[in-house]
Amino acid sequence: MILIDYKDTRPLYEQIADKLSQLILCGVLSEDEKMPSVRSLAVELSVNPNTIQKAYVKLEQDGIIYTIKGRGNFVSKKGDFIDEKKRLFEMKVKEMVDEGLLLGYTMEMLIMIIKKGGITHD
Amino acid sequence: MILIDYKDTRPLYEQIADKLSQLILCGVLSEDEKMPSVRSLAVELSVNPNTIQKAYVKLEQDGIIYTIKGRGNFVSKKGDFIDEKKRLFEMKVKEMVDEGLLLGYTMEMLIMIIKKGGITHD
Amino acid sequence: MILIDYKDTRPLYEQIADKLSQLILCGVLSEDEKMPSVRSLAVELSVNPNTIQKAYVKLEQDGIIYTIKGRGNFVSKKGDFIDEKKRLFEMKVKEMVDEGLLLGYTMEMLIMIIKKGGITHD
Amino acid sequence: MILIDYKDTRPLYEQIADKLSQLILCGVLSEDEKMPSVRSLAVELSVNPNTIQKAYVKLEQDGIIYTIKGRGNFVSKKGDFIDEKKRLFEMKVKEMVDEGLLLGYTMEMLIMIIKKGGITHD
DNA sequence: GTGGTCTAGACCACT
DNA sequence: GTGGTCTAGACCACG
Repeated sequence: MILIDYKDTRPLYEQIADKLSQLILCGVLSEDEKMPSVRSLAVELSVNPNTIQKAYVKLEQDGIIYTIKGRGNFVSKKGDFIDEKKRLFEMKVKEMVDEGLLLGYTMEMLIMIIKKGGITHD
Repeated sequence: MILIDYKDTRPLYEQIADKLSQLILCGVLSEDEKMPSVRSLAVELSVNPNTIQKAYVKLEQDGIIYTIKGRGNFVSKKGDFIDEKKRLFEMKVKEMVDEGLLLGYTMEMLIMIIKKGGITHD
Repeated sequence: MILIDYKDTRPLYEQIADKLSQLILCGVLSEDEKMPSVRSLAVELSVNPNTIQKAYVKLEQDGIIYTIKGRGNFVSKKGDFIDEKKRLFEMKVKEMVDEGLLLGYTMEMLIMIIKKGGITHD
Repeated sequence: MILIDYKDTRPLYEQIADKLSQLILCGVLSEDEKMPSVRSLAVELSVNPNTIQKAYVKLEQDGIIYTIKGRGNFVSKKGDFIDEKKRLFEMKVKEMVDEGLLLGYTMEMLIMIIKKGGITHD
């Protein structure tokens, strides 16, 4: 379900939160579905439960999941966080376009790259 | 010339290397121009010379500057590193497109965002 | 395990990285085995921990080891770096052959030297 | 005649001494021929005369040239230094063979590489 | 406890 | 004066 890349320099909990976020966005985990428990996921990924806990806290702060004490963590409604995600995404796109122009790409070339890139899946 | 963001969690030397890299790419520092000395830049940014040194080592490893002992650091010819930069950039674009599609954008919408984004300057 | 040659003009960390690289190549340290910790090796060799750290950073950049924060450094899979090593090696051999020819050796003599040389161990 | 590689980390004088040594070995400069004067070579290579001086001192220590005060530097008889050169060369070859075997080459493969390598010229 | 980063201060080689 | 290296000691993030 999730693969940890130990060569990645980012904190583990951030990697895990990102992966979970992706799984939720692409619909593998759907609205109001229960997330795996902190302990079970910790066992599955062979990491410390604290690390999973930290990832869940981050997801909750981002509005992607919500917590019910004694019951577990659940996937939020997409509407609750997707706008924020989109705002951040558009900011990133703008930075990237600037970087591309600095590298000497034209707008047309950037659009070409976009069109090629959209098919990749891993 | 360079502003350090102490809220940024990345290492100082990485921030500094990134900023310098940008200045070189956008032509503020041109080919074979002398970079500020390790010590002068350390004073200017109020950081330890070793931190600047580390940033310069990174830039050298990336082929962006070259070093002459006892004389200083100099900006490399753009041809020497721009291809590698472009390769990395196109990889990043592909990841971003995937993320955008997950967020529910269509190709056409992504291209619209690109077109808007290209004008920003900071 | 490792002897430092203080007559060698190269930086300490480079000597150490080289020696470790050899130990890994010849199988004394095997794939995914844990490297000695930065601090323990620093004590063993009576050098500053930062020097070991620098050696480990170099080995990581060369793809010879990988790092897991908070856990330690581990030997990479040989396939990950052996091809690059071989490319560099063949370049060095070519330079050496040129040098030998300049010194007046014939091809046959070089091959004789090779055959004698292959048995040495230190 | 000589190209300086500023990306080479070795001291300038060592690079220059090496290049001159090569020129002598391959016969471009022949026995008892006068070497270029320190000053003229310094001008030609755009380096400090001290650097050339240091290179000449090294060549003299290695027995490759000899100095006559007030007259200049001259190429030694090959017999005077070639044996030492050969001894050092054979030591380097032995190290290289060991390294090659560690990398998984067989003797036969090393000999093949030798044969391919002998044709290169720069 | 482990690695990652930063600071401070020192000495060396090169120009 | 410039970069390259090393030492010493500190703090932080992660497990």
